[in-house]
Amino acid sequence: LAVTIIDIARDSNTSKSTVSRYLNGGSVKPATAQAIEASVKKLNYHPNVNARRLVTSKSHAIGVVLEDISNTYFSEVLAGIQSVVTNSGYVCTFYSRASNSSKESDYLSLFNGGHIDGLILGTFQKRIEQEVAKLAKMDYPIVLIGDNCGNKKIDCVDVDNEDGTLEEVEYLHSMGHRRIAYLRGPEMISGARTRAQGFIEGMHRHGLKADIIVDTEWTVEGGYAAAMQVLRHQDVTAIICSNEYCAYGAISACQESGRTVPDDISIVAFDDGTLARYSVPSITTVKQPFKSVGETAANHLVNLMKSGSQAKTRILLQSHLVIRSSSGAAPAGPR
Amino acid sequence: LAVTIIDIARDSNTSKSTVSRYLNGGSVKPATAQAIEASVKKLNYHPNVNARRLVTSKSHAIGVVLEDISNTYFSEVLAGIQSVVTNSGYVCTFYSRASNSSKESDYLSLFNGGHIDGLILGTFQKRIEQEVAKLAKMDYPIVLIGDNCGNKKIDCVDVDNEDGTLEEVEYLHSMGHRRIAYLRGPEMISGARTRAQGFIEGMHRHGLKADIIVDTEWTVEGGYAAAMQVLRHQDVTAIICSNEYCAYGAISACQESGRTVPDDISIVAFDDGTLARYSVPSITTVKQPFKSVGETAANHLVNLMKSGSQAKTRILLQSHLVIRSSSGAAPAGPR
DNA sequence: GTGAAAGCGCTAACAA
DNA sequence: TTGTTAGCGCTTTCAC
Repeated sequence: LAVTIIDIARDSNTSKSTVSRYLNGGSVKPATAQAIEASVKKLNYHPNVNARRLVTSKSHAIGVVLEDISNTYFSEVLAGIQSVVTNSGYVCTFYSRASNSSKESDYLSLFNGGHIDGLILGTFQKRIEQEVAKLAKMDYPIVLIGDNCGNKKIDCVDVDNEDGTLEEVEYLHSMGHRRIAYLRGPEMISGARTRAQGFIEGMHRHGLKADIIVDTEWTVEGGYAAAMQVLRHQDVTAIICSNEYCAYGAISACQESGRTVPDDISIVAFDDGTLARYSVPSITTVKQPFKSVGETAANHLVNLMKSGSQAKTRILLQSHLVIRSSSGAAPAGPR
Repeated sequence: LAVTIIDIARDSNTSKSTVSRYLNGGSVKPATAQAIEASVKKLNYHPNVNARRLVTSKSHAIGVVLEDISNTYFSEVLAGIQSVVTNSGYVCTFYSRASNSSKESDYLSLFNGGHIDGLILGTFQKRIEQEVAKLAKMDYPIVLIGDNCGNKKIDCVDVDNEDGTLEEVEYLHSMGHRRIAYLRGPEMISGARTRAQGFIEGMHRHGLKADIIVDTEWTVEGGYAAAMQVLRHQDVTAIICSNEYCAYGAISACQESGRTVPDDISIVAFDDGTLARYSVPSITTVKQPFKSVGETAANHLVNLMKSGSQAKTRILLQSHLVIRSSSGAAPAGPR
């Protein structure tokens, strides 16, 4: 039924292998090339990828496993991966982790049956050292997004959470803020700890005490409750929220306790800004380069698949402070 | 290097074909079964998908082509597709249309090389009749998401945009609103027209004039400008925005022209509500069932691939009005 | 219930 | 430069 390389060979008066060679960019006589080209068009020939995959033992497919695909962050990451991978002649097979409570190492088996040539594992959850070790062990082409537990034997791409928060502190300091509180995110999210470190580091650089740190879930309600606690400190003029959602809660808390944002209290958050841009007030955020994370991971993976094992790196991508209307100069005068 | 079916046969003292039969659920003697099972475990055998694909001419992969993957809507759709497809033993290969300005019919060629067994084409843009006809012509397993240009020869899943808007009108009417304006979306988006029809239909049902309809882009700026025009009608008490972003603009416009939302003007929008929930005020929206769209499309495709050609259907999924704080009762008394 | 043999469509030696 | 040949790992008749 399907037209094969043999049909082309017959139609163009050559052999299977010549056709194959031509199709794969080998050198053939111009005349033969034209004849083959003509037959391909005429018979509407399309190479069978699966035969090709079988004989070359390369699937030209990469697997992508992301925590939760309906999340905006991940969809941007996926978009980044997709564009790079396509340009390198790979297809992108998607495996969701949402349903089953599978471990990331379960996906290693995809390398066996010829399913994939490379794998991108993406989560912003904290990883387990053992799991990461398992992933690193076989030395397959794998790139991690997010946490790598400090494992030097596996490639990893992440957002520079510490530096992003550092930038927030710098900004607020430059605006005259001295008493800055921090809403720290859940321990299970790998970035939450790093962000908090950035806060502490930033405060110390300016000789300020990083003593108002309240833990919170990354939810509106959590942010509200945490901010309420923070606001008991009458001298606080700025709150750094480790996440966008809890920033909404923090704003509500400010409003309810009679503080104006940004006149009395400046609020800054950390995230992608899809929401932050449109809220009232719009929220100053550190925008994470999610698409770039995907692109970088994919580029790295493609190199890995081409050149085999390489020195492993951990790439930290710069995020960017976007100043909006939830933050401003510290209120003047003695408090 | 890789362990094959032959290794298993040798190790379990049977033949290639018996192993294959067992692996595919054929009947073998219990003893043989156990022996094979043991060898599989022992040698860590994984069937080679590509050999299997070659010989069965089935890839067990479906292609997914979505307009813009970084868009929240599509990522939910993809999540829906993914979950269904995985449970049916397929993998989901993703092809983005973002980069190249390719036509949807270009992806038909994926059916030739054994790349995919089925295809989901998703866009909320208006489609071209000719293109849809091309897609329908070959009778491949294809499911469209969005517009189908009224073509009865291809399966299609869409959100019931008309009914959703109808529901908005019903709601506003029940809250006492009589002069309701409509911000109509861009002509190129297939849902925009259908939503507008819902508005007109809804107004007519109550004997109301659907005479304040302003066209707008689905942007904050567009919504602002359009709402400003609408607000020249002093008696308008509610604005239906065909999209979430332009609702933000409309709210700004209201505030700037001294109207309070929702006391003076009720605002309702159409979309997924990720943003709407967190804005101040939170926005009443018709929430589209994007995940469900994906699931439905995938289920349909799986059936199509199993049973071959079937009667074609167009499935319209119900959306749902979520009442939030941007809307309320019409202002009392004469205006 | 089982095994031998043929072949899916292709690539990759190798010899010509 | 080209054609012959031998597989890649698997499924699937078809005899036994």
